[in-house]
Amino acid sequence: MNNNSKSNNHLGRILKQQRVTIPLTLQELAAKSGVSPSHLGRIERGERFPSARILRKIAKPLGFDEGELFTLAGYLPSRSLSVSEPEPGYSSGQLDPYVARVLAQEPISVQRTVLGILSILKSLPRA
Amino acid sequence: MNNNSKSNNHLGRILKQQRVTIPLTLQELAAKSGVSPSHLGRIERGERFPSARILRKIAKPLGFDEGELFTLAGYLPSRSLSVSEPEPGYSSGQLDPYVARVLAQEPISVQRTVLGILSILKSLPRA
DNA sequence: CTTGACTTTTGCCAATTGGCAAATTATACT
DNA sequence: AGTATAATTTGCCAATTGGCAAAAGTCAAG
Repeated sequence: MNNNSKSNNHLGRILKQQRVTIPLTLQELAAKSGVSPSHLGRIERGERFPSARILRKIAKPLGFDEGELFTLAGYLPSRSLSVSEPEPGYSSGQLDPYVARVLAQEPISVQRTVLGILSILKSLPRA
Repeated sequence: MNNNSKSNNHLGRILKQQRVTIPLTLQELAAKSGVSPSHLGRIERGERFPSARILRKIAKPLGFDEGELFTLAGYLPSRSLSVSEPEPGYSSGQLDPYVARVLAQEPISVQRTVLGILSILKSLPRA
């Protein structure tokens, strides 16, 4: 019902995605992180924005590096790089093999971070 | 009267030290950072604890690296930058299927740009 | 000493965060 | 079906953040 819940919410989706992938319930994550399940739920659906203190608490239980989450939350910059999008979004549907090969050499947490950065860059009108 | 102001306040002292060294007045720093001078003053004397958003705003005008300030504030443990060698750093050699799926929906030029971003992040100094 | 300009601090306030407990919704188990 | 159990969401609330404007403190020049 509420207004700006879904919009502009990357972080929540990423957090939830990671939580259900592990998998954990909100209560379990709450137990591991020391953050109340209600608060976690609201963060995931974008009704609350997590403070740095909270982000830090949930990083490890979710398997994130702390700096990663800070970047995803927009607390740390995903350095001033412009993803130029010259030809508007026609997607090949294919993953470039070179890209796949290089990415596969990174830990999965890094792979996911890259994804998070990409989604942020795509959503930013201007930075 | 005011109790826990000075004690346990490293951050405030560091911030003030840096500000007066530059030198800047609270108002000037306020103008440059977009944070009110009263709030800045309270942060310096430990009456308020800066949120990540505020920390980010004052980092540049004070000549701090953002991650540095986060570390000083206790938001990050000791070293900050997100990407490389977080933990049992062995690369899986596998590309996370979720990552692959999302990336494959991007134009190949964007996929390659992502790789470029990753390589830049990995080349950044790690402390 | 007094004025005037500047800097810092304080008083108050709206907005937000985050927790607890109750209510609701989903998931099993007979 | 119904009922117990687990999971999520909601209602309410204390505590904190951060801004604005007024008060207090500082300091140089006349």
